[in-house]
Amino acid sequence: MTTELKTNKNISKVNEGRADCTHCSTHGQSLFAGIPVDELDHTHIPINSFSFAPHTVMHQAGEKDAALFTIRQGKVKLVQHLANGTTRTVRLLQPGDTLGLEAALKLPHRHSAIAITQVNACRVPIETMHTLIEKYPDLHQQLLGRLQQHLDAADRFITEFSTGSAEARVARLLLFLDRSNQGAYCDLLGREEMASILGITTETASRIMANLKRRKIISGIVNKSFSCDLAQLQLIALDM
Amino acid sequence: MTTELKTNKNISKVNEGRADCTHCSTHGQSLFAGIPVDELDHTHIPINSFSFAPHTVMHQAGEKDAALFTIRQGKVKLVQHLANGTTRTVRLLQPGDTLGLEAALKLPHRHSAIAITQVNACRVPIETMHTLIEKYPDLHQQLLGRLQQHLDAADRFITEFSTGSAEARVARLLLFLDRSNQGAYCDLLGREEMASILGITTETASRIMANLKRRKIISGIVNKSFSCDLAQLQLIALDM
DNA sequence: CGTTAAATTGAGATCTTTCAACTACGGTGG
DNA sequence: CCACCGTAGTTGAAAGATCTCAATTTAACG
Repeated sequence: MTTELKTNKNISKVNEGRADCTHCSTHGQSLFAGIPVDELDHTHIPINSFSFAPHTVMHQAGEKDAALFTIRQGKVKLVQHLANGTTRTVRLLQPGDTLGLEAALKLPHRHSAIAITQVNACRVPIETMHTLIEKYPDLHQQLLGRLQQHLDAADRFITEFSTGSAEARVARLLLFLDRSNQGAYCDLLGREEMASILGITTETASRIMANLKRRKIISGIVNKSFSCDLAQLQLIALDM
Repeated sequence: MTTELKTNKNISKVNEGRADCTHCSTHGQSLFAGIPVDELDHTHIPINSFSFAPHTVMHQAGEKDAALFTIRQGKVKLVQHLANGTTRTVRLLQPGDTLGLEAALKLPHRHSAIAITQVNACRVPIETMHTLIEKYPDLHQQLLGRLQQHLDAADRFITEFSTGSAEARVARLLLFLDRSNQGAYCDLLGREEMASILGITTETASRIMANLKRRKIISGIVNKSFSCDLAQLQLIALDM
């Protein structure tokens, strides 16, 4: 368990051992932003770093876990399964986001978490959380904040990604992705991913993307990353 | 402030004075379920009961409040305003639900809250919350639970009310309402409300409802309440 | 009983899906 | 190094769903 193959690319989930909070680039925006790093680096606090290959299932809906994750790198989607077998993406998590907060409530996972890209994440056992909360009561507020952050994200999925014409939804998603990785900005999302987020078919997603390219609203497609005409996108995003 | 006209029906918001937690029917499922009622009935804890007329705005998006509400009676919708002026309902709150949790995080309201029906709710100042939390630390867990409850509701809006054909969405909404007021079950929701929840137009909502009635899947429409063929609805809810 | 808001309905325009075919790309193995 | 293969993306055409706009009916209420 502690020792897994660390460099084998065929292994979808790899325990990379003790996390190095001191040098973590996302610490400032992490769940533990308010806690001194040397506290976190105490060896008795077992926060391990994990790596997940693309498409890996990080946890299944219905399961319980005794830990939550802080995403350090990569994109994760939370999907929910409908009664009829289809699935819908309900959240898109990025570096700094927290995954599996249900654990803090001792509840089973509401959704399946799937790594979209290569993902690096820190595993935080809930016992560790509780220990830290006793020492730093503000953490409780942090937890509430994280939950609220998920709530805001969910609301965005309703109002921006599930409302209006397919084109408007695509535009809003692109704007959202752009705001996340500002400046040089990645496509990353396959048409199928986009479709699952926006509640449309992959064909429609493809058609709209192709059309945006033709209209030069999206350009410079190189190696999955590209730039876009923000003003135009914002205009399209207003359509209903 | 303390004394407003108590019986004037033209007043949309009425302070009914000190809440009577001891005899409250929804106490068992309220935010304070874990707290002895005599504690709540201490006169120094200012929990007041309010009454809101239908269509009253209980709070506006963007505003801050120093209190949250527990709904005792009636239905409340949370709506979000899109950039283009349209609005979308993102939550439907019922007796037992908590309203305005953002206050506990000192954040402005994410949505506007609007009473759909006549609403009775208890106003809980956050200072009161904090006082109680010190005495009953479990309340913190309750708060997290309430937030999670909202999250579950939001996810339902995404997967059930924003996915699939309009007919399937209507069916799922009816099933949801039925589960809430089990047995004798109310329509309550106008076509416009339904449309705003489901991301469709009022005309489509109307057409589908009319069709369901014609097919006898909904029947016995008397005074806004009616019964429905659950099995049939469940079947329709599976459509994509 | 008149007035007003809500619900219903029709018909055509528009959008999205469906299904099927085709293309581009990346990796594999010969 | 190139042919082959599988996946993901693209495209077309027709069917189906939803929206729009406008007219009509119904219900609610003073």
